[in-house]
Amino acid sequence: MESRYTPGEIEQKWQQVWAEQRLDQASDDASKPKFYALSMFPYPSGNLHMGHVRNYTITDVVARVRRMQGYRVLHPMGWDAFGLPAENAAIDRGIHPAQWTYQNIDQMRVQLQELGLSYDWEREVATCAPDYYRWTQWIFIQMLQMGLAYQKEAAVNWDPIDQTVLANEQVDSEGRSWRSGARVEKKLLRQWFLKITDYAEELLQDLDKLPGWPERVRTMQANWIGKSTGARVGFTTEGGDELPVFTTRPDTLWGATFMVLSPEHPLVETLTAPDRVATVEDYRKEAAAKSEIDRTAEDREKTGVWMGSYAVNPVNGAKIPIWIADYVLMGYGTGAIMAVPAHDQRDFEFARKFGLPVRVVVQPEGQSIDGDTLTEAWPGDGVMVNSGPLDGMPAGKGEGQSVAAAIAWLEANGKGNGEANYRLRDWLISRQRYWGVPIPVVHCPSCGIVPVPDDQLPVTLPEDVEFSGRGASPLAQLDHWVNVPCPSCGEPAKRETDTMDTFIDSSWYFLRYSDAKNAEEAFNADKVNGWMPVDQYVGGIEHAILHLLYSRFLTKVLRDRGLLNFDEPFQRLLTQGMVQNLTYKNPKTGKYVPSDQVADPANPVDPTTSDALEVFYEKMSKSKYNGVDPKAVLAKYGADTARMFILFKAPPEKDLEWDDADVEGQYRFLNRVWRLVTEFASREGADINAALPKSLTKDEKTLRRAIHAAIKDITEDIDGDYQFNTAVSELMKLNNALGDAPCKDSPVYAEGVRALVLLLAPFAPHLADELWHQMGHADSVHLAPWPSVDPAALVADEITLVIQVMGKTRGTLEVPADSDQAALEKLARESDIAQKYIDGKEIKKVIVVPGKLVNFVVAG
RNA sequence: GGGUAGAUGGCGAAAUCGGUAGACGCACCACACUCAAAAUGUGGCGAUUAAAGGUCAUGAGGGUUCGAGUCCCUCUCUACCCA
Repeated sequence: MESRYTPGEIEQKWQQVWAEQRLDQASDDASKPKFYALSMFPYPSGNLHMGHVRNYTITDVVARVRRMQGYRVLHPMGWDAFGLPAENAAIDRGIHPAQWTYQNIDQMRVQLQELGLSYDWEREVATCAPDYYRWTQWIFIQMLQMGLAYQKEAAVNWDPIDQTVLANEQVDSEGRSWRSGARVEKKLLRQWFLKITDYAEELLQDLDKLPGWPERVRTMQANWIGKSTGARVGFTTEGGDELPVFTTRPDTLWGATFMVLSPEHPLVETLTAPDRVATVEDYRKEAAAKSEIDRTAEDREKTGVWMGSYAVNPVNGAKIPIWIADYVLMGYGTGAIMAVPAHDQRDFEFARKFGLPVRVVVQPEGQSIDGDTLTEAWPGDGVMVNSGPLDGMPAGKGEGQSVAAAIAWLEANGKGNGEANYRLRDWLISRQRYWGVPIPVVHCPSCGIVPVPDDQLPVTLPEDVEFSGRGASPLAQLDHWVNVPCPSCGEPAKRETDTMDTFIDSSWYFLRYSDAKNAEEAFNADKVNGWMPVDQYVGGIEHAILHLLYSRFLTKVLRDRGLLNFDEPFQRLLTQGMVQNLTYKNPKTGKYVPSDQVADPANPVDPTTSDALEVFYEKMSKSKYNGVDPKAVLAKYGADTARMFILFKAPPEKDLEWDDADVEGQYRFLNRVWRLVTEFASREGADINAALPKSLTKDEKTLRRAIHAAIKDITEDIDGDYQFNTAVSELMKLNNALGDAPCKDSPVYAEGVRALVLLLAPFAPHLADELWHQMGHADSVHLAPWPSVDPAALVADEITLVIQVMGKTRGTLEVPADSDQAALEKLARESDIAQKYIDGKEIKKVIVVPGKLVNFVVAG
């Protein structure tokens, strides 16, 4: 009787069975090695998109294979549930953010379950739940006590659309907010910061401990930390004020001909001569209106004004003028620079524009440059000149070169010292919004900043909040919430009304999974040390800096607090590629056109303007009308097909182009597997566990070799670099080999069907379990051990010998596998192929590669 | 400008201690089954040559080697990150 593959029924049935049997619960059985598989948890927008499906499928395959390989696996899921969209929904639609968020979570949990992902749902966390953010607050207080959380007044990035401040990491290179896309403004505000800069060096050094991370993510983090080494040099003003600078080229100090301060520098007022006050003030106002990007653009015309005062160059006592200019930023180094126009292009342009002297201190080899005639700065190497003790030295950063010598001289003479400077800034975590973790401190007029005591945590979000629209933080407007007695002295005090950046929530969630229901602690030390670090982390490249850097930072902080014993949270990292789809765009109007409005895909035109459309693959997104809804795909083909397609279509780290025809192809493949296995299982007298006979026929040997080659290759594809695309193609080959096998009654065939279903289990878990049961097994296929390779089965009696003449392949020959070099050469020489090509020619040399080929080198 | 990754049929991609380039799949073509279609099955499918047999072919150009997609040099282009 023929049965049809009905994914809808099968998938629902097995999902239910697995849940009832609690198959995916992480076990604490210490006799098994642990494996922690983790996907980056989603923001609960309410709808799963294809990027999620790809991300979670990859991790799920890893988790399932490791389980079958005998590991105890932790594979949890949760929700990065605080954030602005919930608050905006409240403003737009009058739903409370909590209600909106929990509705979305319920909706998305169902969608995840429909994908057959093997999560331990008993460890689910939501960062917006008080029993989670209680510990986020507790961690904040630890940091406050460690001196790593502090408040300061600073010029910060203000997002005028979202009405909140942002961290540097959350502003892109064009000065736009990562979320709203608005141009950020600079505002002077009192804000909370975390001292990530204390960990800059370790965060940089420990990148070397992460060989399992993609090189590019490590370089991106290293770039972001941006270490530069040089020296701090003690310039002073004529009036005796100290004016230190940081420079990466202290060897060029003798060539400094002026100084430049950032317009925001605290000494600007002191150093401005009375007759220059108006000019300097005007300039400062102008600079304040410009963005950092504009100010530091290299091709921009330099601007600046002289302050009417002078500094003293500590190395030679020279009196040099002090200017202010907007290309110097307060946020980098000391906010003041020494200008060496001969050897720095920006200083050079500035000097030429304002007629300042240019003094050469590095002579390039074989040239003689002169400050008066130079047309651009010489930043390269050469020989030091006009530089007192450095004269004659080779210029450069190497050992025994000018930079090291200059630092040694500065230190010996008390004029400065070697120093490293980092681009990384402290992490600004204040947000003037409601839907986030309240910063658990109270401001008391007499006690100052008082952390909320442990037994009063969590500081919960009040529910009676008006979401009238954008403006000040809703929390600041709630008098009854804000006004509290000081926990320390009991006098009237005020709560902090800022909430935390949601990136803090997601910087420790992977720790909480190890002990998700603990009501006494953030996590038990033994449990967290037992499960961590995450063995395989999977997520998008967009988190290469933000989330991954913050998580590494928090891990190190908690380690230093004695709460855990490892340095790095994520052992291996896989950054999966984007899911792209065909996108239609009108090049004239710049508008995207939905694919269902394109009548003829071969000749796409805009339905309204009839312009020819541009066609290309781009990341799926709503605004480009090129998204494919996972729900529709699941309804039509089932989760197993969707999983197979996503795994097969491209290697995990590469971008994946959606293609309905290829989805169809995977569906056909699963149908072929279905037919092959059900035909076998329903066959009269089929014995799925028949013992292999002592000796095998040639056909049986060939089939068995194919079976064990598949086991070997698939295992290697997964244990190595997660080459799921080739693993799936090996599954197809095995299925083809079984289908073509002439010996379907053989125990070898039974062995092959068994292997096929086992190997398929991590990829198409529902189908595999259904077939496994149809084959007569009582237990789930997911509890069965991963098949092992029989090396004897891989040994072939005959091999294909390639015969080459002058390196060109001329044919092949079947030869006994155990032939030695001499025998191979003899067989090759005597072959028709060789006869034909070397007939009469002199053989100069014969190259024999055992097991592979024979190559004849002939004369002429 | 610097860094990282990459460029292979009509398409997605395989293959790198140098050893039969294009596995596996999609699309396409032919055939079988069918009244017909779908589904399914069988075969074909880099270019060129009427074909056997050749020749050419892994972004471009050079080199090393018996032999190069793979190693070395120069260049072009694409993506991402940083400036």
